[in-house]
Amino acid sequence: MSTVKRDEVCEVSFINKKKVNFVKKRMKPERTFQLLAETFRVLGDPTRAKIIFALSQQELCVCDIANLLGMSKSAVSHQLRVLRNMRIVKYRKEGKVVYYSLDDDHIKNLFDECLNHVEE
Amino acid sequence: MSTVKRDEVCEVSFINKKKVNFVKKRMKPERTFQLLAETFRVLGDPTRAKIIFALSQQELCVCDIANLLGMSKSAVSHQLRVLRNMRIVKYRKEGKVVYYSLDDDHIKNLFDECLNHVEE
DNA sequence: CAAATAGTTGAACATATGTTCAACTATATC
DNA sequence: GATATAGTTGAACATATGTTCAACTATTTG
Repeated sequence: MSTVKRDEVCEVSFINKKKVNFVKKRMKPERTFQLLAETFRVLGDPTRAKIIFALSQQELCVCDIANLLGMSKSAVSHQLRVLRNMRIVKYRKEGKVVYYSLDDDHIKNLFDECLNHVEE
Repeated sequence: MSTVKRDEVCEVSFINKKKVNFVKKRMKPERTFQLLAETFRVLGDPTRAKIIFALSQQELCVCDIANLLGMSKSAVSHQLRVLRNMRIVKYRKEGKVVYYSLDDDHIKNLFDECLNHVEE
């Protein structure tokens, strides 16, 4: 073996092979962790958190959300697209106006659980 | 008024002032949304999601986590610091070895709820 | 049909974030 | 005390992300 010390995948023998194998067997597939992280990541931005909260209270159009948050319509629209892509919000068109609302109770539950956590 | 069209804070009259005020009254303080987003953001990375899941199954040292995830100790340690700062994991020292475990059931519940969501 | 308005979009920009690398500390062992 | 190992840390780097800006579409109204 070379004498070069490299900080790569813990070349060292396992500290506790049993424990590692125990967890390895229970580990979820890569795809699950990707989805999990993606879901949390979308909620993990203050602007999107505000939008989600606002829509949990009331169906709103883009302009109203922009007013509420003191942001540009463009910025809000970009974020709404992210939420749309993740199926977190849905929308309906009424003339020129596009009304957004939450698509999924699941997300609202998740959101509320975290809200209790940080508000306690 | 100038004729220049600028895409700033929706200068346009409100679409529905009543709705906006309704939500404005119920709106949480800025700080709450910051905390909320910060909490979600920490969970919103695949590496950290894996670490949290692993620690929900078994107390592990840094080297074992690195082995499990196929990552460098350094990368894992950096992420553990993030989780430590958010009080999501705690640790105990035993000689040279540092054992990490989840600090808070609250986070595990949040995590599991999202896991059900993406696994269904 | 022209003007106004709600909303969307892509490019540009600044900032945030995750991993690597190298150097470091602390503990155990020879 | 020298060496090896577990873990941490800061800087550097590449990439991801959020907002702005300007241009665009679509719908309504004069």
